[in-house]
Amino acid sequence: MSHSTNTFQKVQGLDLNALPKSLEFAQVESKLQGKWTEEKTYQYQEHDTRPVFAVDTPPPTVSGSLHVGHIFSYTQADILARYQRMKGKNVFYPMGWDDNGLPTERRVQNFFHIRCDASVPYEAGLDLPPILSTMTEKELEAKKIPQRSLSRKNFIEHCHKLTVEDEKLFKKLWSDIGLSVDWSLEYATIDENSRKIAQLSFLDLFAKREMVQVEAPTLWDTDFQTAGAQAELEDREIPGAFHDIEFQVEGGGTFTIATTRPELLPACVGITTHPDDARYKSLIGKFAVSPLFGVRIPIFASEVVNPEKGTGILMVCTFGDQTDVQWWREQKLNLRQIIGRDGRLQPITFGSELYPSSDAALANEHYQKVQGKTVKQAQKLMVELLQASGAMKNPPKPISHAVKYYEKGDRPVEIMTTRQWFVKLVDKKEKIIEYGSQVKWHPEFMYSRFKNWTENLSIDWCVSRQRFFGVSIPVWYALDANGAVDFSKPMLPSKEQLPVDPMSDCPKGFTESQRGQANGFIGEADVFDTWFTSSLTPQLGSQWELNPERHRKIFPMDIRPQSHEIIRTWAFYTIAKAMLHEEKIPWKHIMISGWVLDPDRKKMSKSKGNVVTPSQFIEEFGADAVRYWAGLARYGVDTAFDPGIMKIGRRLAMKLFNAGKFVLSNSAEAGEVTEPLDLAFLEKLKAQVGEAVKSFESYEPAQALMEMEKFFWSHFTDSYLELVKSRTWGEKTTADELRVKASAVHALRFGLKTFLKAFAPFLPYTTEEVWSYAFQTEGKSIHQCLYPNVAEFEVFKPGDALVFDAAIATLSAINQQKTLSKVSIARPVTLIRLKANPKSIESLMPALKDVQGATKTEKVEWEPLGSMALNEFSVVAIEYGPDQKA
RNA sequence: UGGCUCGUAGCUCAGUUGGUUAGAGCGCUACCUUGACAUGGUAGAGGUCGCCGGUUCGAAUCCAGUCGAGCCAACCA
Repeated sequence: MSHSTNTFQKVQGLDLNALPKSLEFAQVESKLQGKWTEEKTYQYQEHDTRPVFAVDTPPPTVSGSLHVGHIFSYTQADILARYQRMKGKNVFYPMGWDDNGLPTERRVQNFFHIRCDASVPYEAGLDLPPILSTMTEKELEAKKIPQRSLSRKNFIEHCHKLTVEDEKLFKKLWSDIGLSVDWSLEYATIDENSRKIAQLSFLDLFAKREMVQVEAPTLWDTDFQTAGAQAELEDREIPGAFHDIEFQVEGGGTFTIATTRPELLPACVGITTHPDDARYKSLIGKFAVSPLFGVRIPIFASEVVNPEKGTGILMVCTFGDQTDVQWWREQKLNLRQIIGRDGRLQPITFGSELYPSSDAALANEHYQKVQGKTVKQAQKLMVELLQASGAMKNPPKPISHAVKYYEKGDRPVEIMTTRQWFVKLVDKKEKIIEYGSQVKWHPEFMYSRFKNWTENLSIDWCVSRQRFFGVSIPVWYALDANGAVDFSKPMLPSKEQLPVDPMSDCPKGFTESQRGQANGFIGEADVFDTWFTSSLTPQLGSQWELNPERHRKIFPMDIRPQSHEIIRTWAFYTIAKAMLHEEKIPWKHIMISGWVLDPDRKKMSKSKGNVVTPSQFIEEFGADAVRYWAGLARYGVDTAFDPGIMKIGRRLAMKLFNAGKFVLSNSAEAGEVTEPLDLAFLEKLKAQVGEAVKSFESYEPAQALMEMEKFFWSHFTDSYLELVKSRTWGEKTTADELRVKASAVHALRFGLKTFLKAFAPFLPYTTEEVWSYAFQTEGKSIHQCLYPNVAEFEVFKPGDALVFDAAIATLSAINQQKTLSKVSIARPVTLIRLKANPKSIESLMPALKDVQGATKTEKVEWEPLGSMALNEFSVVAIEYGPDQKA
């Protein structure tokens, strides 16, 4: 094998004076962003035959605020994508915007101070300014200005208007932080392609009978008046109270139940107790009579009842909680739905078939007091009524209990019976878990969160939402001769028709004039849960049935990066969908990033006011420095926000820039690497490269960064660079001087190249900048080069790493002595006497001249000592030359 | 109540399958302007690895327990 060929190009025409004196991040960032866009550096090559690496990027909810957490997780994904690109993969890295859904509507409502009212007529060209530009939130509140009602169409227009603006902000941030996204693959979950694919998904699931329409008790958010899914619930610990209410027993006797929801007394449909509870055993099978309303209610036994809790006997209402639903189903109880969709108690009449009463007049009088009130108001009034009647046995006992809220909702969820579309998932929990286990989780333990959630799933996925800004459910219903709706036979569009909006498009065989008419049709007004669309992000990217060739190429995708709080939604639904549609997993790997906590280790949240906005830190430290902070965190581990780490990242970028400039400042021609120290350095570097690749391959890029940084600092800038300075710089004339100089120049440049490439996924700006000074000879961006690999080093003769270790140990010993003597490191040494193990001395010999040069040492004497540890050099005596300064 | 994660220097964190004297950076202290970098360099102080047992020649690492922090879920009458 020939090691002698010098393949290294001469650094030509490099005018150091033309290079920037210092690294101006903002300038470099904006210059390189332009360059990358112009040169399409990160473009996915549709017809390329290279292996693909597809990233299932999380489409951010654009209605949310920008915070450092975004940068953190997206940068981690970008680092991985950049590494894969540098492995020669054809990287498919799109960016989507999750712009529809409740969070957006909520934001739009506040931003413009509007609400959607389907009964309001459309006003063409309506373009409202943000309310907050003319009035503060406080003024709005004080003046009690009502929200303006907009037609559905106007409302949706305003949603689009705002999300477009929000997306610009996100796009700016993603560009600034240097995400290597292919912007030609940008999409939104509300755009035409996404609507098409979401509706395709519906048709497929419908055909497979996994998508069903059911009228059943469903989780209901009374604020936004829509159904919700189990995944969107969250527990909140709130104060409540037990109320002891006395019921009469038909045929004599009384008992007392305890409830936290006395307002549901009119909705009471049963009484239950544990079958073995001696206190109440005799009541089972009898009927109770409710106070205030005189309704006859069956008493039944249930093993589920905990005799320890409350009074051991309780009322079953439609519906207080999930257990009520269970009892209602099992016991085939009546359905007394007293809470309306708006969260207020709806009109009912006692004395009717559903609400029989022993004293209907009195019952109605009581109910009149609470009718139309909110749950909270009704509770207060009901307690007063019960106290007045004497049925309230004790004063309310305050407790603190967990209550389910719709995510970000203001009022607890209610359960009410409505007609909704569901995806059947509860019956395939096992299978979903199995599919989830086929995906490689990083870190592995995150799989247990997925498993845990799936095992506990108890309600099918309700995907219909009674909202406006979302993907339409592609269904029409026929009206009969009387104009009544027949929900049992929905009419579906064909695949070719998609996307459809059933509120404006007609089903086949009908005309628009038949909408709402007898024997005509109506369109489904509901839209999909946003997760219904975003659980298809891999298919949105691959185009699924719309582009089978691309789908084959990139599905399943390679990796899904996401954070852990949406394992139960995004990861779960995506896995379930891929399974239902194609019996496949959606991606081979899933990488879970941790959270960014505030410096006190509290979760950052808007309400706590501890949210840190990212752009200020990009400005202060530079994008590379912020990326360094994100890149240093291990996956799945929550990280306290710490600008101190960014400072260190900035330092690394600076050092890279300066060291780069220094290495390139030597315009000598590189020659064959012959010197033992140079070869030893390359040997060490080679090992380090091997480690970095290993870390990346095992999804631990933080490890790669940390070790490479350490090596760069301790083995390159602080040592190798110093050791070869005297050999490489300054006047050289003899053939031998020129030869050893050329050897070092080659090693230096090769080393620099390697470091730049190794850091490129982490510090894309700095590395590209320095790269462009000298190495862009093939017109390629550093980000299109191959990541360093061990094989590259085969052009060099094997080196002896011990030479390098001995050299830096000696360098360090002499420097230490100078520090102890409180003299300058630059102070010449006329004579030094060192003691060391003979083996160490032997290792050092080939590099002795370099060490002498770096320490300005004229003469070295040795005391070989077999008892000394290897690689330990200690100064016995030292004589300094004159202080050059003086 | 169950599941998962974490507990290492003042701070932020490494520590790979158990193996010499437990590492890095920041911060702190002292010194040095040395040919790119003072946005730098050289050194120093600082830890009984949460606690208690066990396995082992040997434990920060493995096992059982315990305390503390966090997350997820169950219960929520």
